[in-house]
Amino acid sequence: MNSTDLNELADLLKALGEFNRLSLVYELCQCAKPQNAMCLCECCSVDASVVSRHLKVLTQEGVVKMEKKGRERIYSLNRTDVAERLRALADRIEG
Amino acid sequence: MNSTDLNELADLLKALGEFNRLSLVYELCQCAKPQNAMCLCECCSVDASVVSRHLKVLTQEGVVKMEKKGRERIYSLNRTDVAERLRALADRIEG
DNA sequence: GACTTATTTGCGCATATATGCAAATATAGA
DNA sequence: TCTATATTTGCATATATGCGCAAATAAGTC
Repeated sequence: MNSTDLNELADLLKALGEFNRLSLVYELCQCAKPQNAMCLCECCSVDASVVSRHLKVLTQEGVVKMEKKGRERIYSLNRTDVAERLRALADRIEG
Repeated sequence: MNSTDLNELADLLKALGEFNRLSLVYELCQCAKPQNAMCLCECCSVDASVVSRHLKVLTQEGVVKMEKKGRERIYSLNRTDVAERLRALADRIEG
């Protein structure tokens, strides 16, 4: 694995490795339907602006995808994609 | 999943989500035998003290285990343990 | 004991990151 | 157009983190 790939993987893990962001991911795990940011706000007790920024990080790292719907932004997990990347690391570590 | 478990998982991901620490993990992946810290130093171009601290973090998070051997510290991956934790997250995300 | 090697720890520093608040932007609806 | 709601952005701030260097500690060897 080259340095760039390693860096991207580290960025993914870093994105997931923050309590409130991981809380958002778990919240989205339990949602059958995509959720808007205000709804997601409720799972972590921080300002809406903070949630907005966390969701931006998760989007940039490909953890979630976002769709505009009127004045709302609807978020959902990139389930298989993230799961695959984590399993690839697990496989590598298990050797 | 309760708040404590979520916190522990976040800490694991945070430990893995730093470039030099992830480099150390990948280096250990490729080693059939456990390695001492000085040997691991070579894979990331930072001071020995920095590697020492990174290995301490990885040890605390259960990613690696350490054995004293004379004046050396021998490190090896907790392969199955880490792999299991990552797969559990992957499973949860995939839903 | 003196010396060498391996590792850790204290310290200072620079940068990154998480946060809240207020203001700005966007859009739906009256 | 005016208003309400959803979200983002600018700013300030506090804290965390990664780093190097030098000194301290630990343990093997002469």
